[in-house]
Amino acid sequence: MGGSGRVTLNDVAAASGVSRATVSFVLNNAPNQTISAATRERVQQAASDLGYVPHGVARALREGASRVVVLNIDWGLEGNYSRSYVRGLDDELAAHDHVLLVRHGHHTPQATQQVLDTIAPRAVLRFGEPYLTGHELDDRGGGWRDGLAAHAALQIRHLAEHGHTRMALALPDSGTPLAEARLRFAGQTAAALGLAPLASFVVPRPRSAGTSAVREFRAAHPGVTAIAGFNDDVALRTLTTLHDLGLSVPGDVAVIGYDDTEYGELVTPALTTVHIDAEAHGRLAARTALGLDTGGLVPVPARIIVRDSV
Amino acid sequence: MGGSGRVTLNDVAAASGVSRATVSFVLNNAPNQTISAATRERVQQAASDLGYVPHGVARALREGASRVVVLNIDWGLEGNYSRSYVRGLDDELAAHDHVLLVRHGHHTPQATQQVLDTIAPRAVLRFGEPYLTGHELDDRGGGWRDGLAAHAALQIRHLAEHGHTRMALALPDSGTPLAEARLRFAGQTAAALGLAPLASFVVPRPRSAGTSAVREFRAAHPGVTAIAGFNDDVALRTLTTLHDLGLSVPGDVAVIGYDDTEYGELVTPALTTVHIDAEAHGRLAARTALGLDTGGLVPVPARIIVRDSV
DNA sequence: CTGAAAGCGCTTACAG
DNA sequence: CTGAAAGCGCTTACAG
Repeated sequence: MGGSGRVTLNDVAAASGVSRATVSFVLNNAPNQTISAATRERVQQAASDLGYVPHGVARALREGASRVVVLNIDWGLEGNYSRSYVRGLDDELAAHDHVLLVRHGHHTPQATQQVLDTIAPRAVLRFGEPYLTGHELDDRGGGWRDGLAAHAALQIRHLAEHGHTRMALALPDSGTPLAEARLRFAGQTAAALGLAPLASFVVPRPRSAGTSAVREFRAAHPGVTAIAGFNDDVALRTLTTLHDLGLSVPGDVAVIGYDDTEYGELVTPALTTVHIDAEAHGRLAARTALGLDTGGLVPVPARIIVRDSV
Repeated sequence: MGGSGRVTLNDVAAASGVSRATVSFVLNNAPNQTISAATRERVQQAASDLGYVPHGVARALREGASRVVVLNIDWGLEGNYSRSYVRGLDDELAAHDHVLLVRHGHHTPQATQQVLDTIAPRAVLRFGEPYLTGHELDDRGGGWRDGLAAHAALQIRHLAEHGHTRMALALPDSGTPLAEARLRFAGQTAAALGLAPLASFVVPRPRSAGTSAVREFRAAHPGVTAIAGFNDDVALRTLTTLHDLGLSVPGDVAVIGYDDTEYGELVTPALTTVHIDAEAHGRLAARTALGLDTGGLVPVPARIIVRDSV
């Protein structure tokens, strides 16, 4: 062993009496190589005896990419979607001997380039991108089976099943590209169900501004009896403003959330919401990034968490 | 330039008519090297003309570590502490030409070893560790100036200033090593202020279990008039249980949160809480990881966000 | 069936 | 003041 700490291929080669190349072939199960069983055995034994583990940086230099996948995510890991997605991504990557590393915050293209230049990751993923387009799961058209469209529809349908015919989508004030898609899918669902055209409004911060916005919206759309939140945060803020306006939920107006955060259970009335298990989405993203087969991945369908706000 | 995309040191050397070594010296401002101003100029011009950017993987192989710092963090980025900490860490690292990458979830030592072997990061940090010990900022003894102890004390003091003399600390059910420290610091503060010994209890999930726990605690400690939450989540859950028990806040009992999440504003009564700006802690962690001077970092003191629950 | 050699892109003693 | 050379640890054509 080379004096310092690290056990290298050289050490394994020396210990097993073969060349570095042979060790590499054995350890990587190189195809088209016919190495005697005895030699393989000897090499593997030596490697494990010495506790050899390949140096990823050297390998990355040679192969052109490290066994790392980087995930860019704007900020927190609020709802169940992002948490389960990250979990699935992480697990699947680990199963294929790769490591997931995430970057938080808004990043410039230069910053992303810096990451590329610094560690040459196998891939850099942008959170939510496939979900938005719905192209994943071989389910074109916005993911009407297991994607955004399906989940948007589930939310609207739950309201319809409770007798509501006039609804609105409550949006966050930070404009997100997802808002437009959600509005479209929810609107299509309402149309398909023969409901009134879907309205929408923004719930700004802070609390007082949200209250004004909701008051104005109610005045302009007195017929609306149910509000679908773009996410649980908006739904929770809507619940708050309704409370401040002296309205009762679900008596005066029903509210449903989206993407199940842990705070939904804590308010009164507790928030009914859409629970999305995105672990399969995460695994799929992992396999796609690695250029692997994506078949046989069965996503768990989204479901409604029934509480008291609808 | 080498045919494919990447511009290497070789290309810059060729373009400026010097050796690779010279280019490296110029670009890294190598000390003890006296290279003519004209040559430096020529090299720098060529580098920028070609858009040369050093290949981090090669550099990492050579230097033994990549310009990456990995942060392990159990799960989300809930409160203001973790968000501001990550922001400060990220910014400071970027200022020193390093990249922050985070890993979420619980990780085994082997998994961490894999990260080390894969990208040879300059350092791997465990979120919250310095905060817990309070060793940062040269402020021993649990961080009574800008650390955990100071923040624990601030919370208790706020309650005391509102006339409360019997208090309890509400804890999460997931045991955290921080709980013990918080309890100790808060208890010491109560003692120093001449208050009754600090009680404590756990607020389990789900909502109904929390309610039972709080009911029992109230029965056992009828004199307690104020509850300090271990974090905003616990405080919010306490608020909920109090509501379910038909108690009014702050009339019957006051509640104060810790580490300002965005949901505190949304409940009724809105949650008074401790706001911790940990950007300086993040910057400090960055400088420490890089072996840099840590002087001159002035943390913003924590402060109380006064709302309606105390 | 196995080994010697080249090369991924960089930095840094070591010579001149 | 500047260049030739070695080497970080690995993989993979290419010879035997």
